[in-house]
Parts: sequence; structure tokens; C-alpha cells
Amino acid sequence: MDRKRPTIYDVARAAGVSKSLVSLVLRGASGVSPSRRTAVLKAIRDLEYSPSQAAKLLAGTRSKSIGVVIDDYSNLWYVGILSGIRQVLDESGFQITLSDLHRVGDGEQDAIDGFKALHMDGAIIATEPGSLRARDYDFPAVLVGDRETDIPTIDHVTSDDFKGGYMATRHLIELGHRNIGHVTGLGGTATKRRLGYERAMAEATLATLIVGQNGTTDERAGFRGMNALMEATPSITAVFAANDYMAAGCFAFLRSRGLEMPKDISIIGHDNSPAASEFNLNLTTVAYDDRVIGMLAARLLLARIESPTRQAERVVVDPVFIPRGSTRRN
Amino acid sequence: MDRKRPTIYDVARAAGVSKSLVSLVLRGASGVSPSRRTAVLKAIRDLEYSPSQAAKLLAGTRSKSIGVVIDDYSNLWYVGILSGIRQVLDESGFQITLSDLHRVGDGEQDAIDGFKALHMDGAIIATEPGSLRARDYDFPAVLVGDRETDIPTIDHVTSDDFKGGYMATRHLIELGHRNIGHVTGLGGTATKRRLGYERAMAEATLATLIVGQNGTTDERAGFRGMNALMEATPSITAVFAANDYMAAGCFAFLRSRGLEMPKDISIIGHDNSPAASEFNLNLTTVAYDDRVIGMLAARLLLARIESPTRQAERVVVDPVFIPRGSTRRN
DNA sequence: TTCGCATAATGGAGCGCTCCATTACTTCTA
DNA sequence: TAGAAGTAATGGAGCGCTCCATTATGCGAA
Repeated sequence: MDRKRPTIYDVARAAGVSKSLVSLVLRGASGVSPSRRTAVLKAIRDLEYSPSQAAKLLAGTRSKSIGVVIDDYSNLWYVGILSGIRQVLDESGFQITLSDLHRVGDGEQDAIDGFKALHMDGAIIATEPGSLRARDYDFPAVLVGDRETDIPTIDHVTSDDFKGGYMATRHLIELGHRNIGHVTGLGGTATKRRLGYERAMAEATLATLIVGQNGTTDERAGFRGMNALMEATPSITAVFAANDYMAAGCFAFLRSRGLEMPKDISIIGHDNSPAASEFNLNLTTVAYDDRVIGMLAARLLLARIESPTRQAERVVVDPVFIPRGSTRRN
Repeated sequence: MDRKRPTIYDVARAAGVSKSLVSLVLRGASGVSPSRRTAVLKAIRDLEYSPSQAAKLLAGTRSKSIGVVIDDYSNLWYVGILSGIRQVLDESGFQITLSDLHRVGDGEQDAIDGFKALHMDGAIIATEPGSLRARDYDFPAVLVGDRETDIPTIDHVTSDDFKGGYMATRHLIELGHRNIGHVTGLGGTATKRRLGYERAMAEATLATLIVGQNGTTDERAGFRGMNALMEATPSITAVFAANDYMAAGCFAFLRSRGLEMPKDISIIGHDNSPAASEFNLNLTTVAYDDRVIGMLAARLLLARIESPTRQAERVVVDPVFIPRGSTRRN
């Protein structure tokens, strides 16, 4: 079980060729005679040889691999993005490694350091860049998502959260609602959505009703926010929650009061999280096409790897309205 | 931006010492004079040196890193397990890499191959082992979860799904329910839970009501399953769904019929998925403590890395009952 | 003063590949 | 038939570390 792993030298010996020829076969180079190629392939199989990525990295110039940094595995936002990234990068033969912000004991090493240590060609950062060590952007990277801190020197695929908030609110206004509340929370994303809400309300000359401005953005906050809204404005008929989890919290509060959605109150969320799905909350929501975001990010990264000195780009992706059953005409 | 990365030689020159001394400092070895140590540390900072993991792997004997294979990032089952693994492995200074079953274009490489290529010390397999290439188990590995195929030669931390099904069903019986349906699906896990259900029903001399035996195990299947149960047995008062998503589907069906949970029908799920949370479905469920499973798996892996020839162990973790609001006395 | 023995620091070999310059072998052209 | 012009295969250097066998340094004891 623990005998040493075979190397290309072992393969070369078994196939009766030079180690360089084995290397050529491994890399699928042209200009290798079919007979030798099959001999090498056979030796590889016989010896159960598998190449050492470490040696490859050390010897080669380009690793054909990139890293993706996310916040937290349980925040599924990244899954669609990853799928888009893969769609683009798989066909270029790139390997993709995922990493969250978790650091190992001795610290001092963050995800980007890890990618560099592994000689990766670049990174896609789907995190607040402030949570990474700043000096790391001398490395091909593209930022993904609407972020608080903007780093002008790196490419950025962002979503338009202002527009998302605006669209969600417009939807409720168009359904004839007038007393429309908003449950928000801390953070740049929530703030931008709130500004979108405020703009839409202002355009329709409606008074804003905002709660939760200094709170979290989870289900619990939605629950409490709904409570606060109903106490402040009992005549409320619709709510825009800054995300679907908060919307779920709003719904939970309604249920606890024996109220129904959308019969008594219409709720619209944001993000199209799993919780919003038709079988669960059946929540009307606004969301980005995460696959598209991922694909754009991957293309930008590829371009930057090709020419590291090119001008940084900023791509904005518009949100999409996803009608479901949690809103109705007033 | 693209000047070459510094190496230990550059650091050594800057600090006026030998490359070996730099290596010693890097590895935190004892027996380095404080003055030289600080000189090296300063040089590292000045040059923004970061070590090459690739070179380390190639030169060293042990990589102090392990891989974890999961099915799919969007199946959050692994998150708790990962947290348990980290709790154990962080303190031993191990690096952990996550990988799903996705393969890059040229194929032929699965997650375990990738781990070996990176000279990793071992792997934790949180997937059906059949989805990996079999010959890869000549490598320290521990299997996690209740699996269809059992590989006697590798360590295994498993959950007791039979017991989970039994416990869930017992709960409903103890609440006084008699017409208790079960929505199941394909797969070893679902099968074992169904057997637990059947045993509990038999012990209470109750007739079983099972649907979905050849179907999927998602929300949609739960929706259809609930429909089938109510048509077959209108007097049904409780349902055990093979997992929480199916339970969510059952609930969606009830809602579509204007029925309430638990007022009209009690539902119990399994797994304590996010969807089951108190703010969402508030679903009574049965689950494993995934952190504990992860910790056990990590300890077994550590032990196997230490002594690769030791006898394979099998650890069984009992499920835990999680009472919430979706079941009530009949 | 000299020897001995820790302790501190060093140089060399080698990990398993890639890449490049070079050689061996063909085939075609003048 | 010699020489040019490929095509196929090879050996060597080097990637940036670790590990090991050595060598330098300092210091108390003989």
C-alpha cells in the first residue's frame, strides 16, 4: 500500500522511451508516433501512474488553474456563479478551486495567498474584498458582486442592486399598493436596494415606510421587521424585503398572526434564494442570473491573464423579475 | 506587476543568511538565533515573499493537507461535517480542500486523483464511493455517511438511517396517530429509513402506507407523494417524509388544498435541512449531529495517516430527535 | 591553553516534472 | 547522390523548496 508512487521515469523505462517522450504524451503534444504513444499509455495504465501536480506547477510556467473565494459555503449565492465560471473555464481546460475565508491556525495566510502558493493563474473574488489582505491584488483577479469597497484597479462584475430595489418596489406599486413597507438591514447591498425603493416611492409620490435599518438581514430580522411595520402602519398592504430570507421571516410573522400571503399582504423578496422556490414560499422576487455573472467574470479573468496590463473593466448585470405567488393586486 | 516572485534565495540574500536558515525559520524550527530569525522575518516582509506550496510539496514528505469530496455544493449536508472536520484538523495544522464530483473536460481525473496529484495526505469521502474510481482506495481515506456500497477496507463514519426512520415513525405513533403515511424514494438512505418506518409500524401493529418508492427524493416528489397518500387513504393524519425537502413538498400540497399543518395533518421530516428551520416550515425532524460526524471522520483519518495498515473501523452515529411545530397529538 | 560538545548555520542532493537545445532518423529535391 | 528540410525522440538544466550530512561557533571543563 505504501510503496512509492511511480514517476515519469518509471513510465519511460516501462515503455522503453525517454522521460521527455512521456511528458509529451502526457501533455497531448503532436508529433509523437502512434506506436510509442500507445506504448506510453499502456505503461501509464500498468503502473497506475498519476502525474504530480506539484512537480508540474513547479516546472511549468502556467498552471491552468484559478481559485474562487467565497464567504461561506452555506450561502448558496455562489453556486450559480460557480456554474457559470465552470462553463467558460472548463473548455479552456482550467481547473477551479473553491475556498472560503476560513484560515488555518497559524493564520497570516488567506485564500489569495493560498492560490498564489499553488501557482494559480488568477482568482475570482466573490467576497467583500476588505476581508482579504489588500496587498494581494498584484495578481490577476476579478471581483464579483455588489461590494462596499470598490477597487478601481481590478475587473469587476457587479449587479445593480439599486435597480433591483427599484424594480421590486415598482412591481408592488403597479399592482395598486400604496402603503408599501420595506425591511432593510446593514450593509452596502441592503442600502442600495433601499435607495431603489426610496426612488420608486418618491416617483410615485408615496411615503416610505422603512424598518430595520441598523439590523441584520436574516429571517429573524424579517420577522421582527414585519412586526414593526404592522405596528407602525396597520394599513400596510405590501412589503419589499431586502432579501428572500427576510421575506421568509415576514411570512413567518404573518402566519403567526393568522394572516395569509398574498391574501392579506403581498410580499416581494430579492435574490431568488432556494427558500423562495415555488414549492416552498412561492415568493415573488427579483434576482440576477448568477450563471451569467459567473461567465462574465470568467471571461474577464481569462482576458486579464492574457494581458495583465489591460485597463480594468466594470460590467453591470441587470436584475430579472421573477413573478410567483406572493404578490397580488391590491 | 509581473516581476518574478521572490524565492527563499532572495530572502536569504536580503537577510544575509543561507537559504537553509530561511527554510528553518519558515518551518518555525527551534535552534535559530533570535537575531537571525528577526532578520529573516524582516526580509520576508520587505520582499513580500510568499512560499511556493508547489515546491514545498515536491520537496517535502508530508503535505499536511487533506481533501474532502462532496456530491454537490448546493446540497448543504456537508457544511456541518466540514465544520467538524476543521475543528479537529485545524489544530493539527492541516489544510483542507473541498472538491465536488465535477470533472474537467479531458476527464479521466476525479477528485481523489486530484488530491493525490497535490500530494495530499488523505481524503474524506462524503459521496457515494461508486461515483469515484474504485482503484483509488490505496490512499488514506475515510468514508462518511450511510452508503449503498460498503468498502470494508476503509474507515467509515456512518449514520443510522434505519434508526432515524424508526424514531420519526415512533414519534408519530406516540402522538396517537394511526394512519401514518410514508413518502420515500430511490436510494440506500431512503430505503433504510423506510425499513425503520416499517419496523415501527409493525411493532405497533399498524398498516403501512408507502408511496414514491421508485421516484426521486425532492420537493416535487413530496408534493406528488402527499397527493397520492391522500387519494389512497383520505383518513390519513400523519406523514413521515424521507427528508425535509420532501416534507416541504408535502406541506406545499396541503397548502394547495387549503389544509394546514399540523392542524389537519402532522408531518415529520428528516435531516434538519435549512428548509426545516423554525422560521420557515418549523418542521419537526430527525437529524444527525453533522459536526460530530465530521470530527469523528477527521480523527479516523488522522489515525490512518499515522498508521496506514491499521484495521478499518466503522463508527455509527445515532440520530437526534428535533421537535418543532409540524406535528401534534391526534 | 586545549579539547569536547552542544548549538547554530551551511551547502548539496534531490523531489518530478517542463522546456529547450540538440541529435537521430526520414523523406524530398536539385 | 549529396544536401536540405523536415519529423521524432532525447538529455540536460532548472523550477523552489526540504532534508541531511557537514561545518562553523561558542563555551565550560580538563
